[in-house]
Amino acid sequence: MPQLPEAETIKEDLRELVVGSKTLGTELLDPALVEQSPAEEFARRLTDVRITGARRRAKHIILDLDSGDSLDLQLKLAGQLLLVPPVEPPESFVMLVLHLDDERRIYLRDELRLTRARFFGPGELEKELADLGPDPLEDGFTVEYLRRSLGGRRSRIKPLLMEQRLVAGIGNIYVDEILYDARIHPRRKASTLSTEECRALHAAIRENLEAGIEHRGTTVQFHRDLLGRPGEHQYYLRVFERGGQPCPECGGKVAQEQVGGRNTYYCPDCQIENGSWESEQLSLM
DNA sequence: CAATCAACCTGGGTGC
DNA sequence: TGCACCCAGGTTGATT
Repeated sequence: MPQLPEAETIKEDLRELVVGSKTLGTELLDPALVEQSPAEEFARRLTDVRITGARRRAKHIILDLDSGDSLDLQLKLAGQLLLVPPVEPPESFVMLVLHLDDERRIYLRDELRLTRARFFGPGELEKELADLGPDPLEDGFTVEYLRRSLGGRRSRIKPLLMEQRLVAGIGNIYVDEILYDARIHPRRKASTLSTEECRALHAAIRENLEAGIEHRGTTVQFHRDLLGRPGEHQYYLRVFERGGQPCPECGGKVAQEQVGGRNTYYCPDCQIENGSWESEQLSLM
């Protein structure tokens, strides 16, 4: 579930409400959370440590501890972090309970049990995340970077934008909204985008992700903030999950098709499938 | 390099 | 009411 804006929302909540707290202990209720690594060691590294920071890298949420360890969380489709006051009844699908020294608890909950958590020592995390492309909201993500990355690529633009190695943090919801804004067809070959279209795409990426953050994430089904509240950005979506409904721009019907094996929504009238012959072609540059 | 597919999981929805 | 099937915002690895 969490794409960049959802992870950002949760990370900011962690900074506000949890960073600075100390852990008393931890209950690993679902060993699948830590994959192959030993449950005892995981619990030990998460016990009696102070949480000194919360970071986001792409869709990853990272907790820094005063032990020097960093805990990397990949919430994938359905993971939630919930700060629960002491008297709340336990919830189902809780994979991990983290007890804080002020009697608060953090539940890591995932109805699909796909969330994974890993510990990294000093310096190890950077190596682990080295394959991720630039964060689209950071300075390194420029129009020029996007133009160079797309030039020569014959893939369809939608699956490319979801490749975390190219640009990190965009998922299936936001990519459809981004391409709608940039008026580019999801099946368009990346190398046929004009410089002008790259500029529009770059702007659309930033605008959509920033709007998602502004609205505290998109809750189609699973996303909640640290206090369990849904986001609001779903009310601002114009094509995603709106197949058959009118395009806000032209009134035509929003189409729903599979692209790269993913549900894809777009406006066939507004979004151009073929690069026009007169436009400057990236492949020739 | 590009595209497809299966796995990982479960709940909810649909259709018979 | 029951049941078989299909689907899901993500990621990874295998295959063609």
